[in-house]
Amino acid sequence: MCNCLFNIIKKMCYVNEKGNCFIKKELLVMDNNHIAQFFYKITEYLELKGENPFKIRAYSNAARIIESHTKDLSKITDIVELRKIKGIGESIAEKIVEINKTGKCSYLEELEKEIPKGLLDITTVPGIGPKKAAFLYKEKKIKSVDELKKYAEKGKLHDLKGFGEKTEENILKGIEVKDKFHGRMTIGQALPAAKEIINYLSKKLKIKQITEAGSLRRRREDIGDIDILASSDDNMPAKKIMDAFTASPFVKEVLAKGGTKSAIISHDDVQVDIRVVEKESFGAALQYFTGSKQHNIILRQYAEGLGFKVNEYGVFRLKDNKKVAGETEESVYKALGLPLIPVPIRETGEEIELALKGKLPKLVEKKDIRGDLHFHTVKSDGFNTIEEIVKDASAFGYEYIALTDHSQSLKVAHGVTEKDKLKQIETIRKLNEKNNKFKILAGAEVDILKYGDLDYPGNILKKLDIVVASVHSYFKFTRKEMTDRIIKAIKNPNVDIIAHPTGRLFGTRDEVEADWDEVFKAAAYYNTALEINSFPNRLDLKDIYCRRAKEFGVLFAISTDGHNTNQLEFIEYGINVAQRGWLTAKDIINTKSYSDLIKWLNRGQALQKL
DNA sequence: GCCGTTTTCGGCCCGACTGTTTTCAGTCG
Repeated sequence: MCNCLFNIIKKMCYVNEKGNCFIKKELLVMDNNHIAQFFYKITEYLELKGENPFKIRAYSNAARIIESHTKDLSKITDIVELRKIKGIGESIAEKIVEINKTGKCSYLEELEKEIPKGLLDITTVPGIGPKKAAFLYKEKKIKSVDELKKYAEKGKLHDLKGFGEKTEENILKGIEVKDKFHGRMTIGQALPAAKEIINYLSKKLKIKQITEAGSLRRRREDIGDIDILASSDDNMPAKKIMDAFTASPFVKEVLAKGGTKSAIISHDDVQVDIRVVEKESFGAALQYFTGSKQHNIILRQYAEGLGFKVNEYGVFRLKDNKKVAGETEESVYKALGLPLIPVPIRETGEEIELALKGKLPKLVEKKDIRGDLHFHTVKSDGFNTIEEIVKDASAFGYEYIALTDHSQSLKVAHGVTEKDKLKQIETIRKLNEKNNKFKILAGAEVDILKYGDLDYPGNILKKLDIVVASVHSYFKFTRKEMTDRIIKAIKNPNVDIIAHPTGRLFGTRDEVEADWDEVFKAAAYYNTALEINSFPNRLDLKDIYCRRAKEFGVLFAISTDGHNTNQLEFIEYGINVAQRGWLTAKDIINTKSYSDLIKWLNRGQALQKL
């Protein structure tokens, strides 16, 4: 090891009296997501061990609960406090505390010693679950996907009990599929792909009810596979839909084809599942296949307490098995005394408890949004002129738009010089004088420089109607440096919105390291809004952060960061993020009328920000 | 492992499809 690296490690670690090396506590960067990963891993190992399924479920529930919890659990070291969270008991609370204090989980480490890591990879091969993986290890000592492939290729598996030639063939096919999948898709890829298939089937067969389901319908930011649900009736039997689907032009390979359920791999190497139910059950099936899994488990448990059974065919009274609901999703919830729970927040099950108390928020909707507050013109790296943007944004139903070209330092995006910025402001003022119906806000997306200063001087910033500030450089700053840098911009009295606050890009760049609770606290205190960037590869802030930031009292702007007017419609993705973050119209500044928005933008002087 | 109007033990959501076996276990959602 070179001296340089050795010195870095030495600075990061300390060695205890037993000679064990630990990362210094101040360097432990833990958040809910990191903690949840420990429990997801434990879940996988317990499955391989063939542990009690309910114990496994307890761990996977805990992982999901931790991941989506609105408080930062990494700062809690009190077991009693952690145990107040439903689903977290004595044992898991102890493990969270251990993780928070040491960055390690000894239980997981024991499991890692006991079970070869490669078995986890084997379970990612479609068709191979924990049981088969453990069996293969026991019988043939297979502990990696490569070894599994070699055995299957040589035909050395079909003599095993429960394994036939077909299984062997499917293993090889599964490995091939797995190699082609590069993780999950963004919602921006999955949704248009799903709509294309749905349109094709509904036009070809004139199916009355066909829609996306699963995490896609819940509008999660990333999607594993596409789920589609359709209804059948006397004129449109399920078989006809199965035949049309598996013979459609999208199909590269048929994975499974049954009477009511089929799965294919598309030419884009995406798995698409379809399920057909009779129209009398469509609502129940839609509820069921939309999930989440946890939402359904809680709903079914609750239903049982009321004397009902819920499945994909309907709600049934336990005493006489009489069906009491199922044709619409609303009827399913209504039969259980619940309002129709908004799709995007069906996640952990807490939404069911709150619905029972009548405490669900009225989520922001598309119709609430009155304008886009982050848009680029040809002046920097956009595609359209101001006139084109005004025309298209107006036709889109907006009352206003903020034109926020990049500032001068961002050369790659043709950042606008101070001189040109002043000219652009003048142009916008003149256009506004001529148009009373639609208003343009003169703005800029201003770079937050290395130490938190802005890329335009105060005299320019003061002339602008709206200032959107964002980080485009020095992404690798330490947590402390980045937190200070963003908060300095938040404090700047000229700044109205922090754009794409975490800077992540799906598949390209992780979010920057920062103490987000501190950032949210500052944004709330200094009344600076945080952006929900609707660009499908950003979706930044993400849903969980939105919900946490709201608890601090932060306001948000849902914007597209559009560079072309056909990207105005990306706003839907941002709205979905806001909905999944439990935000209402009141939390969003661009639901305000133009005059109210101007009042809000002028709040700085009244507040005398520090 | 978690939970409790059935509280310290006993139960924990539900069904389709596949491949194998011949009544079912494993996988998946």
